[in-house]
Amino acid sequence: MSQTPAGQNSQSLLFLTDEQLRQGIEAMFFAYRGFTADPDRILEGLAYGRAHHRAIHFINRSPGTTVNNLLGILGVTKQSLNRVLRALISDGLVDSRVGEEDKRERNLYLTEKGEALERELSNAQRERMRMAFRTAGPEAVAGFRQVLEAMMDEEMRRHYVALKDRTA
Amino acid sequence: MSQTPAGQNSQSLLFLTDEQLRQGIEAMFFAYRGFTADPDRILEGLAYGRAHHRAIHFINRSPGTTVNNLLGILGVTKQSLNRVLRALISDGLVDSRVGEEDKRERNLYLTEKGEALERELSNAQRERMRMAFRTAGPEAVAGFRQVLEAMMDEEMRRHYVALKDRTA
DNA sequence: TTGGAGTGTCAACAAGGCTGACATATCGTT
DNA sequence: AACGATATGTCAGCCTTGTTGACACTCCAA
Repeated sequence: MSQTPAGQNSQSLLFLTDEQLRQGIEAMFFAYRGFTADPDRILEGLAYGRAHHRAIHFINRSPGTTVNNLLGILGVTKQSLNRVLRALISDGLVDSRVGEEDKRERNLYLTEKGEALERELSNAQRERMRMAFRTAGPEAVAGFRQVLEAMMDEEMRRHYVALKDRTA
Repeated sequence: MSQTPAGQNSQSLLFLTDEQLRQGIEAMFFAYRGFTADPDRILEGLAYGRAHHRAIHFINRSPGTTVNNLLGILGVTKQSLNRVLRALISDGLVDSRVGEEDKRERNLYLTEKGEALERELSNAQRERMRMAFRTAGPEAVAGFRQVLEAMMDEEMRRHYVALKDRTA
């Protein structure tokens, strides 16, 4: 039922066969492991994990962001995020300031110490991405991004585009 | 230090700027969420999780594979995998047969029931992949795969290529 | 026959998701 | 001024899935 039917368009649709799709699925699985491997290595030893990395990344990306915004981006519960933020704040990596306009909100910033860890993590992760991009070349990179963007849930795509456009 | 230096080649290397790399990192993060969303929805309710899905996927992909081979592909400890396999075997989704040549090994197969769940899961995941591929087009798909393959760790790339070539 | 490989299993633990419940402060509207 | 909604924090408890360490069993090969 999901095999590409033979017919006049089959030639141009060969990239949509089940086998091609399965290879895409496996590529995502194996590549994601590489994607997280370097930061994971840095974080083991420290008392932090992937969840802390994600929080640090997006706070760095949007300094002053609120807890609620971060919840939307990360797609976890506030209890889960709070556990991570509590550790980062008490360890002096993140600064939480009462909002100026709306005092219910907390604006989150990386401290210098937080920025140092962020740089260490993102340097490692960027290095792998740079190698992959360089190996594959600019046209492949454009395709890579198009496919990934099309794979996102609508809400995630909104977050992605919003972050992208801020610095475009 | 990791900014692309200005110079004669800067034009052709613009896709390697830190900003481009960061967008690639965020694309991977957001897209992976979409990638796993549909199977996760199916699995919640059942007593299974992503770990079970991965085991089912690769057993289906390589019927008769051994536990050790699966460990290499999945990159987890045997205790972790064993917990998953035990559940799948006792629920009648996976059949574990003593190896013919080497009786220490166990050859793993999906039962009909296991194949039914595999189809349900992979249909959902393929559907998203198909939409993404169709939206982005064949050239983008080629680039997508090139970048992902370049992003893998060497050992993962070996597994990926081995699976790919079996059906090429 | 002995060492090592492949496998299964027990116990204990940790990270990081989740739900539910409740407290506090603040904002906005009536 | 009062009240409901919003933003956040926190406690308690649960689940999945990863980890280590230890031990037993089977079997292959030297």
